[in-house]
Amino acid sequence: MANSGGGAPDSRLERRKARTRAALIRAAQTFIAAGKFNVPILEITQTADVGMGSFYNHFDSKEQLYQAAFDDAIEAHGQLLDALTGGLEDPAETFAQSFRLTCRLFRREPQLGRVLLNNAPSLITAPRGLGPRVLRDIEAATAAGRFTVRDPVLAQVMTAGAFIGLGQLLYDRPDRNDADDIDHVAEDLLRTFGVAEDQAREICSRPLPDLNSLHFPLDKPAA
Amino acid sequence: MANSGGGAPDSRLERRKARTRAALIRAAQTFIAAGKFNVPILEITQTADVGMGSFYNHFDSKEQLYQAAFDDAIEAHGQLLDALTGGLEDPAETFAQSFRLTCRLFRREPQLGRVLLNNAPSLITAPRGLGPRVLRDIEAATAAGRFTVRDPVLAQVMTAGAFIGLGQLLYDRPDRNDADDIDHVAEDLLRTFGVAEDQAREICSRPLPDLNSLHFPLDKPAA
DNA sequence: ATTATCTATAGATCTATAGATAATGC
DNA sequence: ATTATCTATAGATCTATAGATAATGC
Repeated sequence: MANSGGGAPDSRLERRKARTRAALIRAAQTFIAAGKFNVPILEITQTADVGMGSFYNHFDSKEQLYQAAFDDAIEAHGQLLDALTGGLEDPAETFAQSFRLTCRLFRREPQLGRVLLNNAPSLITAPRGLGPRVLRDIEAATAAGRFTVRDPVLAQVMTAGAFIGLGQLLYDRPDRNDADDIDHVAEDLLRTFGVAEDQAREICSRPLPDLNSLHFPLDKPAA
Repeated sequence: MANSGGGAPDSRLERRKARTRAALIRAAQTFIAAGKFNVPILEITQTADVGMGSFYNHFDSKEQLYQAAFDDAIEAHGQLLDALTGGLEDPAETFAQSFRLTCRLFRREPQLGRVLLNNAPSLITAPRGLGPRVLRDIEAATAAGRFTVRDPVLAQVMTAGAFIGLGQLLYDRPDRNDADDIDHVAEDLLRTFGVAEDQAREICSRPLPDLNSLHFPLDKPAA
């Protein structure tokens, strides 16, 4: 029962096992991102470069693997958000910053973005990932008097919806300037939540931290 | 080559054929709504109460049937919108009315709503259905000076996102009051698009036409 | 010695069609 | 006579496992 927590695997055997599992999840995410939901298990294991039988060492069914792959994507997304929302003082800016940075992932990490989009419904009300953090930020901004929203849950749902709509738009229209679109929508959201127009514009034109310094779990695994 | 248009079938034979096709599409929509995408064809035909072989008289593959089922849902939705946006003078009200009525479909026509949600990504930028109509309304309201939006496409995407987010919320939390939530979000959208706060509130509290008088193609087929 | 992986395959499941039956048209 | 549907099934495909092999631990 060694290493039951979430820490780094402690033995070489466990690291090997974790690598196989990660390869399967990564392969599944490739298919989810491509919208392929009923790929034969054999094809998945071949994509993962793993023997057919290994699949059943880790998952009981394809559905279980797909669920794990989605959870992993959500978790990666959550880690991204955590890395982003650093020591900002104004909760309105925290909200805007998170949104602006998160949406930039559609073009920078297309696979992760597509996995999220292809599970759009569960993304909105899932108890993990995007939703709870957004809600927390909105409530903090409301408590601080920066936002005036009637119902934080509705604000959260509008934010998630804007995220999904924007992601879809950026994939369908590669010609669009993602930074411009994202910052405009972020500004609209701030205004909707009660921030004055000029302030909203200023907040959403502030420089963002360098995205290259971030570690994206999905597309850049430990070498 | 009789009856190649979209009109009513002219012979009894064609009506029978159309009925079989409709039964298959309806069955497929039931499964899509339930999130079941890899159901055996046999199970679909059994649900449709139709012989296995009949399937291939109408569709070459399950994917083709599912696509047709989604197109049908989108078309039903479009007809609904057309029936709703009658002779309103203020384009801002047309927009609000369409949104408020359309969102009410999540609780009134759950199956149709879920089919749309389970195809959320393609719903946003699809060249048919929700998107183009919303865009048209937004552009009309902008031209009339009722809306002041920088980019109608972004406004359309935010509207679609709000629609999807709201739908998901209403399904996940049956305890929420759908009318209140919908009207609040509609009001927020109007404000976002440049309508004054008090006016937005007034527009979104106006009475709506009776939904019972509408014909919903999906759930109430010709008896 | 133990644990995970791999290869190969039996058995289950699904697809697509052939041939028979029923409904409609003339 | 024609057209659509139905029943039954051959052949293809997929799943899940058994048994063999390779890697790690001690």
